[in-house]
Amino acid sequence: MEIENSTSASPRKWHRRKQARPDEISKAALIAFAQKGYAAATMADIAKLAGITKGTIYLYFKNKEDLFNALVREHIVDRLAAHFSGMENSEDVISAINHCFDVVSDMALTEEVLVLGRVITAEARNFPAIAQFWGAEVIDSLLDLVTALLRRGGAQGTLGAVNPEAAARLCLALVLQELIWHPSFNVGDREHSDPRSMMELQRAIIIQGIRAAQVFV
Amino acid sequence: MEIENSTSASPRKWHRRKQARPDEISKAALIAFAQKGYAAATMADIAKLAGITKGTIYLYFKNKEDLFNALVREHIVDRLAAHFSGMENSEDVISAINHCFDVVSDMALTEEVLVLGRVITAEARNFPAIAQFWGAEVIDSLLDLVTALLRRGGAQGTLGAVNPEAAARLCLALVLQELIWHPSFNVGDREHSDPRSMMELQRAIIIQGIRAAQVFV
Amino acid sequence: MEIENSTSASPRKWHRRKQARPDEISKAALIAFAQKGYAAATMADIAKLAGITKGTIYLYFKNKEDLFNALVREHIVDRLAAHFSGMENSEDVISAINHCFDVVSDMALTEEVLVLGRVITAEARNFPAIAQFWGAEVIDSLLDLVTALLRRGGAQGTLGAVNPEAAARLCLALVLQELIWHPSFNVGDREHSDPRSMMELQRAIIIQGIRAAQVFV
Amino acid sequence: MEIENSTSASPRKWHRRKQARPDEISKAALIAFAQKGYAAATMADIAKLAGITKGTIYLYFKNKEDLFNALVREHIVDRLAAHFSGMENSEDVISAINHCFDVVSDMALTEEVLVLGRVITAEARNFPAIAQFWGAEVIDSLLDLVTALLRRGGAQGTLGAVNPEAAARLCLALVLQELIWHPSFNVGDREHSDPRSMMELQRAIIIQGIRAAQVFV
DNA sequence: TATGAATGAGTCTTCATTCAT
DNA sequence: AATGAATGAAGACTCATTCAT
Repeated sequence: MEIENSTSASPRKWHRRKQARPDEISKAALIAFAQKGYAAATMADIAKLAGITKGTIYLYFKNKEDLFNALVREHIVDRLAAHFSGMENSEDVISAINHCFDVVSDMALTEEVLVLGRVITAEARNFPAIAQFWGAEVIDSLLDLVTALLRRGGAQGTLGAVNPEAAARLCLALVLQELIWHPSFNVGDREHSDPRSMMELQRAIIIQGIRAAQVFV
Repeated sequence: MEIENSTSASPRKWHRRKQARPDEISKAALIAFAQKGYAAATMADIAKLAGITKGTIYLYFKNKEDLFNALVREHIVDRLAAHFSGMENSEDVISAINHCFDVVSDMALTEEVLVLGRVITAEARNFPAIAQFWGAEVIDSLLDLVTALLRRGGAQGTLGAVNPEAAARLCLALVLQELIWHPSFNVGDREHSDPRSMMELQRAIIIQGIRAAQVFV
Repeated sequence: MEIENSTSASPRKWHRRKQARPDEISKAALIAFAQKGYAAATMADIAKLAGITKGTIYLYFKNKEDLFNALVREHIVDRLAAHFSGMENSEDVISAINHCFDVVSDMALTEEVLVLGRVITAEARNFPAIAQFWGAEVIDSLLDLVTALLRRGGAQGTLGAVNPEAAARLCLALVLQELIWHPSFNVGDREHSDPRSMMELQRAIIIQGIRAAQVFV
Repeated sequence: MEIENSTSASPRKWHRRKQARPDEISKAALIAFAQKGYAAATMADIAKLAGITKGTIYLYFKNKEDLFNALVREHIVDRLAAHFSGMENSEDVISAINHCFDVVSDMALTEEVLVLGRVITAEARNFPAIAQFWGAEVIDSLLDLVTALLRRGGAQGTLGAVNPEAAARLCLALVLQELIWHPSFNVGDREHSDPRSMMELQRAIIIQGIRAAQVFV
């Protein structure tokens, strides 16, 4: 979380490392976007953080947007895809939902996802392609998955008769708050003791609420 | 310089302008920030929306940041202060919490608050003063209020023994999702039927969950 | 022909002159393009020559290409359009052609036309829109006009039976040489005594040649 | 580093490379300059066309300008020198002039010369040395040659009494149009049927005109 | 009070050139 | 001899801000 300027002791003007560069750059970009947002982070900021010059970035990424997209793909799309497969057919609804929570909160508590989510949330309107992708691939697919599970649970009688869509979005909201609260506004003394355990407490409340629900669709 | 408004004969009607001008500007600014975010919205955009020229904005606001600050003050700070007073001492915890929800969701479903919240969330780091304010005055004060209520409810036995902080944050999360989801990502068929009724469904789940809670601090 | 830097004694940071600016800028642009060509002339060059800053140019012209197009329109298209009207129907072919020569050589000996022609000739490939415009509006329309006259002259027997297209292009070539030779390469002692009288001598040769022609279509 | 060419068994065949490399590069450069002009053609373009990397170019040419100079030297300077020798003393003026036309139009219709001529014409000001050379060695020497021939023809009575300089430049203009018109602006239906035959038609007109000339110096 | 012409620092991006390997 | 990663100095264009009017 500390910005580590890797130029510090560069003995040579440059150093051959085709392999490492793109990673260094995307790491730097993530930090820069986290600190300033997409629009306000400059290529110069990113380069400085990566310990290189602006021009070098363009050897590996077509432009700023491409660099941002690469981050989204690397940290979100690919990871999400890896985790969810065939889960919506699971019969044990409660444990499937719990698994869902586990996976998503593992991801959402990742610094990378938090940062990207925050940036996208705020600046998506300026980058329709990214917004579209995030909306469809991330939000909708999660929502669909959880909604399907809740509906099945309701049908089975395992869960109360909640409106599945409302409940699904409540689950996601639980994750999203992290995105908003995580490291931005703990300027005062409020510092969330432990995000993970807090999430678990909240999850319990929701599951409890769903189980006991008298709320009809 | 203005041709007199033909609807009425009130003499020197345009003196009203002096007061109206800053309001027109901040209305325009809100729209511009909503459409493009803070960084991407230009003073020219704002001026155009307000039907004036760039220079005029600087007669009423020191600079872009000042203009944004004014919006935050007008739409969030002042309104919040008006609504919550002496509420944390209320004895009827459940209805106090419900009132809380009502007030906050009234606010959060306001276009103005949504916009500002979103922008702050994303670009707060570029405006430490605003971030500080938003964190302390908005987030923390709400959190403190709800936490206090929940704690009293737990002590009274009116509510289950939830961790009051976790539950409080869950309540806020419910509101925050609105901020994030409102009009950005409805790309697919997901289009929140009715934000307010959805919120009520969710609120019911949470209250249910809290009531039934066996989750100990 | 001397580059006159109009900033010399600017007593104020800037000066209101909406009317004069665009002209000053296009004058400066013409000089810059003449000195360096389209690609190599920078907006900073142009601004400096105009005694203003880069940003100001963009108040009057959308971008570099727009600025160049404006020059072409102003100095070539509009002028050409003004001169030729109904000429291709003239019965006195010889004098029509002579008039043609007069008009075109008046224009072609203008510093502005020479510069623009030269730049377009060389860099048109990189700016297809400009090339298209110049090709169709300037070259083709002249060629068509002269060809028509020559054809009629041949039919009348007033002129020899030359291939009208070849001859038309020869006439234009006469003009084009000016474009290439005018002030670029007189680095040595060759300095065309007087372009206009030289052109007249050449025109006489061509007309002579056409009159006496045995060359059949 | 090269896999041996399978067509022959000649040992160490690639030693040929040492000589071939610069030629490959200049061929590539010519294509690149032809397509984009001097300024817009990049070293990367050239390298790609040559099938090598940018760095390699600098083993053979000091820089971009040097590479361009080499092209001019190779295609224009050397060839010109080879063709014209002792011709200005020829007694049969008409056929000498015709020979002149042949040689020059052979050269001018060469893709290489067209390209270089066009580039020089446009961007000469950025390369004073080249402009100087082109002006003195190419233009002036041709002009001098033709002028001398025409003057002698006039003195002999073989040709009419034209102004020899004007006529000489008219001859060159005929060639120059090719340089300008060749592949840039054939936008409409104008597409020079056959440049060579067109040139011959035009040449006939000029010679006709010179022969019949009553135009006195 | 309002204008709008002008500024100039700053942004993304390109590209000739260098140089360790 | 050849590579190709890296540089850094531009270049076109934008925009918050100023200020004479």
